[in-house]
Amino acid sequence: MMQISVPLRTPTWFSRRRLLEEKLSDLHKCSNLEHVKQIHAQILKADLHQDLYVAPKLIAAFSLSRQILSAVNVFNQIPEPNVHCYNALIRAHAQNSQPSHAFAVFFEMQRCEMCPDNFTYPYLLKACIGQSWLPVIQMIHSHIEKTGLYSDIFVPNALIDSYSKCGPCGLTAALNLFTSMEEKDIVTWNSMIGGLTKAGELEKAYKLFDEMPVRDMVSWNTMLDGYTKKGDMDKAFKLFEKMPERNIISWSTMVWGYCKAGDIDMARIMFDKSPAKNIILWTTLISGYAERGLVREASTLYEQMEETRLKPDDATMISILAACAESGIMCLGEKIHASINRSRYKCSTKVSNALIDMYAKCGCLEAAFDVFNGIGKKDVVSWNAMLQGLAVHGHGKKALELFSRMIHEEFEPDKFTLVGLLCACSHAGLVEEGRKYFYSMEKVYGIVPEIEHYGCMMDLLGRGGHLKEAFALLHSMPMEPNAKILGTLLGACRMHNAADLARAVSVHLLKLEPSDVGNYSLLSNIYAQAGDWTSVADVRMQMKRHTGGQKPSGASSIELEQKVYDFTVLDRSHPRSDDIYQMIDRLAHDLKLVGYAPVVEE
DNA sequence: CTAGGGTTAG
Repeated sequence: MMQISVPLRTPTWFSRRRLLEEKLSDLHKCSNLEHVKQIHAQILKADLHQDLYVAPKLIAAFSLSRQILSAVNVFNQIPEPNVHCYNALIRAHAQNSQPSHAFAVFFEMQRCEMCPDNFTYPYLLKACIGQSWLPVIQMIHSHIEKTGLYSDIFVPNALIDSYSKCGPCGLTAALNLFTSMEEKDIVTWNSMIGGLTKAGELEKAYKLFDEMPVRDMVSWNTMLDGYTKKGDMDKAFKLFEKMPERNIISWSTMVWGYCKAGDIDMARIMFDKSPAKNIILWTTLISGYAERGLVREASTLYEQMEETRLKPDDATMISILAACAESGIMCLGEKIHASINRSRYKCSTKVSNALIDMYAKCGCLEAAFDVFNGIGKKDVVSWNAMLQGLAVHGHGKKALELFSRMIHEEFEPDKFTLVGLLCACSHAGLVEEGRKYFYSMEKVYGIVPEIEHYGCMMDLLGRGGHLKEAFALLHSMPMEPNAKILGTLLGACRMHNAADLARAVSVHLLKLEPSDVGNYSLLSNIYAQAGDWTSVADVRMQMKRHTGGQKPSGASSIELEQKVYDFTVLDRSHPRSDDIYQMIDRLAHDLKLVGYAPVVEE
């Protein structure tokens, strides 16, 4: 007789399990950590943690409540995990944005000759999303073709989803697969439309949307999101009006779209009209107000949100803090910091990082440092945010010290670290150090210089007056220079009165960024300094032609009595604009009297 | 399969 080894299932085992049955049925959907911990304790007591029905659910529950280590622990204690256990762990890593761990589990599975099923591949594909791992997706695709798991529509649908979010080549592959599929369900259509809208292919997306046999909420919301992400709020609104029904996602999408399009009043109307409000909807509008520097509105709304029973999560804090950092409204940032401290939940590293960035961008480096020093578990972003904060405020030496500390504490620098470091050198005039870091970064830290690093070098060399070297570097770059690089160089030309070099740069720059007022203004100042008034007049004309009606870019702002005031080049929109310019002229006059020589007179 | 999310050079 053949010997089969199965776990001993005695009557006691069944009764123990039945006792927990009810609690176990939805365990894998539970994200409440306290609840999960409680059930975990009961499972341990009943000695069911190695059971092949219970363990995968437990892994899923730990993953949902963001306890990935506990999930891994559960898995490691299973003597002979089956495919469900492996799938649960792969899914857990995918959900916790650890794609490489997900694949490590998959390879372990192959090593044990465990056969993947129609759940394994979709979970793996999920892990690929956002990673630009086209070859990996192709590898999975060929695995699937070999195993014949195509028949389950779940599998090709997952392929379409991950392919279509993986660049132009991926999108083509997704479209090919989509066309070749004989049977499609609504998820197939929705995934394809989602991929097209994410790639900005709105016309193609709408064509499919129009063709599809049945549409559900997801189809409508996907199209809506596509238009709002493109900034086409007219089309979005028309679609929104045509929707047979709307849910909270539809309303949030509209609020977000109007916020980004700068139509904060419409955003507010949508918010007020939305029949239900969740934390995402609140977060979106508060961030929208904060981004535009509307301190009072943002603060009031934040207080109102605190009065609801809705619990702000990490995304809420991060989103609003980032908006505060962008517009420089520290008072709201501080308010959020205070309510984080008041709540008994400990601040996650991501939120702390957002706090550091907010304080640093608002110019309060002490507060940024306090948060930085108080973080329990720093990550590379914490260091980068602090480093960048020190760098942009001219504390070059302190930034370099912080970098040494970072290396000493065995953190691995990434490309952002190097940007911060080079930026620190440039702002502190440490040309030699900057050169050293730039030319050794690949060898020492394994980071290949990208366009941002070249940008830092343009600034470093340009400021230091090494214009020739900067131009040589520009021509030796392995990538096409962008507007930011050329703008940096133009700024350096201005600093060192290099009108001829400026002329050469501007040809390309004005082609890349024809509607940016700052570039024209910079260029006209350079020509004015050189006394080339013909060129000045020419630049002015070009500017009028290309920027008419466009919003000027680049602004500074100050916060005064709950309102943020923006200052932009050549802006005359303020009602007391004449007074303001008169005051500037008077200040310039007074400065000249005490010996300050402005670079440019007009 | 659909909504908010931390660090990037002028």
